[in-house]
Amino acid sequence: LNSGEIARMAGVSVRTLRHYHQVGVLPEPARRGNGYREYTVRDLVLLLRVRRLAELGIPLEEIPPMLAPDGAADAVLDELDRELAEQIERLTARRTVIARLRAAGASPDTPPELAGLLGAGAGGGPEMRAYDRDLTLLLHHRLDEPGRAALAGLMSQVAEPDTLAASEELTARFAALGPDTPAGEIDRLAADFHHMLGRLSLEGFSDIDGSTGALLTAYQKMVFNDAQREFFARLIAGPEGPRESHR
Amino acid sequence: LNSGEIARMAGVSVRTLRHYHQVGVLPEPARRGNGYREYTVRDLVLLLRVRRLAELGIPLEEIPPMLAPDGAADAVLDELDRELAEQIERLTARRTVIARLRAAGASPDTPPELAGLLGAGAGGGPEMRAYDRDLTLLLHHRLDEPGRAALAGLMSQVAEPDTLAASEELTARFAALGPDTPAGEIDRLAADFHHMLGRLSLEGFSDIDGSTGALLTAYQKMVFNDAQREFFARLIAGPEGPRESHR
DNA sequence: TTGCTCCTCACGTCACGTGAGGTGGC
DNA sequence: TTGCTCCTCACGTCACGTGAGGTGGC
Repeated sequence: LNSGEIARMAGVSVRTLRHYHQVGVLPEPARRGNGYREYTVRDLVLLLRVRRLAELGIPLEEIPPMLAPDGAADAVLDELDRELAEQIERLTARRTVIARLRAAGASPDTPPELAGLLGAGAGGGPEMRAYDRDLTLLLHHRLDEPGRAALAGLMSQVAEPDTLAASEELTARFAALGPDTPAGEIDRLAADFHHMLGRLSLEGFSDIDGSTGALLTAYQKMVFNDAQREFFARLIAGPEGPRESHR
Repeated sequence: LNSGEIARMAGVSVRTLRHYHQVGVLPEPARRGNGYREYTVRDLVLLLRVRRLAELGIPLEEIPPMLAPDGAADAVLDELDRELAEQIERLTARRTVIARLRAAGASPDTPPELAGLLGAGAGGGPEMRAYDRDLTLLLHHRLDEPGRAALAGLMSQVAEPDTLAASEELTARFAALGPDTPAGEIDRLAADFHHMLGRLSLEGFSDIDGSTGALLTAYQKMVFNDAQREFFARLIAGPEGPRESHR
């Protein structure tokens, strides 16, 4: 049997044969005068046995011991079955995430717990603004489980129809802040924003730690303009804070 | 943010960061005076988004287009979901095969259709002889579906209690054939074997083609001794064949 | 002379892990 | 001076696929 013949019979490529020789799962056969390899039926049988194990997903180097008469095949199969079960679980979990994201129409990098809240058409208008998405992602990543639940709760509150309109209006006004913002608008926006926050339940959000806060602040410093940062300052100072006009 | 800091925050290794720079999913940040990379919160956000997609199983080079504002994320997710479903099917099929092999106690290189027939304790005694296993494997591999069904049918006939005892006795006598075999034993064994074959239904086995027959013959030439090959000759010649003693 | 098969290197794949060897920072 | 972090190569992983370049066989 030539290389090509045995390969065709076993349904593998000639390169696969060579690889099996290299790693030692199949012995090098004798050569003919012209250097051609000459395989026997025994090689074919061995190749078929090797292939069957390889197709089960057994690593090549574990195959020779398994084919030996005293091979501890059971232990390997046990282990393999556990790994397969694990892999299937992981893949199934991925499909679940994908299904949730698609159902919500959310972008695929959305945390699945927030899909449906960050999705197109949910809170934030037809397309969420990039900084809102980023800040939410960042916050979500830093929170622990109860904190994430609180975040999801907050977002679903904002997504409610009556709150949604108000939120979108405030968001649009915030986005419009800039060098040309009329005097007084920052104060009014801060007051209106404060008013809306008062109508929301903010349970579970007192525990944002210092480093997380620093991250959020650093982000805001990078992406917001002077007026927008001024707005945050007013918001934090509270409705009783100083009222001097921006710029 | 230093390399180590951003890596720790995102739950990846520093090497992963470097790799992401190399393949371009994460831009190289600015350097400090000492050559250290200085990451920003924006890099962290991007890294978190990349990680989320990578964990879904999306290849790194497909990630940047997906994160772009106009990214055709849906098509990629569709494709990915199909691949995941396919993979899960394949893995599940493997587990099914493993379960069948284990239930039968068969060696892991057994064709699953024959598990339970080639298993320990089934036809062939506590441990099937290597050449019987090899010949069965070879034949099974060369047969088409109906042929395989016929083979399985034949093996289950042999595995029936009444036939099993007779089969094991004949098999043992065959294995014992050799230079020291007493005169007449080959003839008697061929006759007894022929008798047993007559009691079995051999439907579907007329269609063994020439090349398959050649393979089986070649195998037999390699592993059987003179007396055993003589036995096959007598068997094929039929009960009316010439009766000259071996050697 | 023309296809076909065979041969031997040897690089590429994918997402990093793992040293190797050397230099700032506290 | 001692750890710790950072840096840049560069090889290894797993099971082969895919040329590159050359030689027998009909």
